Amino acid sequence: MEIKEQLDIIKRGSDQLLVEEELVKKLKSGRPLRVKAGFDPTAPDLHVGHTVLINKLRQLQDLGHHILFLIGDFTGMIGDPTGKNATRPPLSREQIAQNAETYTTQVFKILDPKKTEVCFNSTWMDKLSAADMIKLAATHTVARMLERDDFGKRYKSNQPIAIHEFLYPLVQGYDSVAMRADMELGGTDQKFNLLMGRELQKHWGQPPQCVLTMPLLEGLDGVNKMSKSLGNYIGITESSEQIFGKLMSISDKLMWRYIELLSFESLAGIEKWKKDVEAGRNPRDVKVNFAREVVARFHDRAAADKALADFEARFKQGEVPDNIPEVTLPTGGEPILFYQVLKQAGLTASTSEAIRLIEQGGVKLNGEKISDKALKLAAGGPFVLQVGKRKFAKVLLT
RNA sequence: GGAGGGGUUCCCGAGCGGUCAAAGGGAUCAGACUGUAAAUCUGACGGCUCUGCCUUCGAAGGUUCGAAUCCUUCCCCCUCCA
Repeated sequence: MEIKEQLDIIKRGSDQLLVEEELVKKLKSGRPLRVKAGFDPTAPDLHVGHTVLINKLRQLQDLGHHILFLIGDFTGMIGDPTGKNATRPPLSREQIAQNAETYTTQVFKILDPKKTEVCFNSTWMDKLSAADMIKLAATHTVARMLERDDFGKRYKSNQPIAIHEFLYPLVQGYDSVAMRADMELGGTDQKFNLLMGRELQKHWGQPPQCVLTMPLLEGLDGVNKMSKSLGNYIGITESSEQIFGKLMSISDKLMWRYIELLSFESLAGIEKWKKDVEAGRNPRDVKVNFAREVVARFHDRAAADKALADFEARFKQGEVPDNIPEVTLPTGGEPILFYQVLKQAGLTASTSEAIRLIEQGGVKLNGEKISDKALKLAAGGPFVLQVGKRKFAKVLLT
């Protein structure tokens, strides 16, 4: 394939490519490039935000390059301070190993396992002595570290920065040295860390890696980046109904951003959708198509169609979805208070919340709105409980 | 090491002896409206065996009839000086 074509594929949807001329030179050599991408093993569940980057890795893989999938088990013990205003609690080795396992099984839904090398940075970091660590730390100054946006912000706003947090970018950069990376991918927020790799490689006499940053996908709230800890994410292992539903709940404005970063539709195709909506087509229809595409990717076509059918049934006709969790609760022979059932079925976090929701008319029993908070249920069932629009449970009282 | 400022409910932030489960905003949740959208409006927003009771204002003690508010010690954060 022509260099130009390769470059176009590599750059599509990306944020920045540094430094393009260097990459061209590397591509011209014709050898498979060693492409590094690092993942923090703190979050065991991948969400669709991660897939923006993983899809890009897949494309590089298809172009014949060698993917080095780095699991930051060592850095995970530091905790990446990016975007955090507080120090993260360190993880234990066991937790990290477990998370890493979950990670790879999920990633191979997209990447070809045969063409992917999974690495752990503890492999080389564990061998580094304290003296080596100091040498590594000596390569950069505090002022340089404070150039990183979030460090700078925290410093200015009198937020604490622990010393070890400064080590994170250094270790990540050193990984590139140890892995002899030709190129590293990361989110735009990783730019500082990615560039650190270049500098350290130069320091160690290696040609510096190229850096490709990918845009960060906003979470369902449309404000913060998608992240598990903020609870605004769509996990790729979630059920087809959940993925579909969550995608449908995003705003019309945000929808385009999601489509841009997640859809495999051609740019021309997306442009046409936009024109259609401008011409009066209901944005909902575009969203439905897009949601089906994504569900089909992580499940299959049939699941996508079913998710759509369920969705329509539930929200157009107000029906109860098919697969709702079933719970069996013991009554001890006595009728139990309805709000207790709500709590015990896991639909509300506390009995106070259950009572509140009943008072506010947000609770249904077998499709009937319940307003009597003193209602008791005798053994029997199954009772279909609904809280709000999307929480359901089928309860059997024994 | 010295001087000063500060730690309040998920977050920001007011309160500075009783009327404080603690103003206001954000986030969240429910209802109305809808396209399970957004925006908007309404309500809720520590827990419980719920017209009452219990636990919360960095931690532990103390003063008081009564403390988030006063005192003591400790822990932590920030600023300036060394």
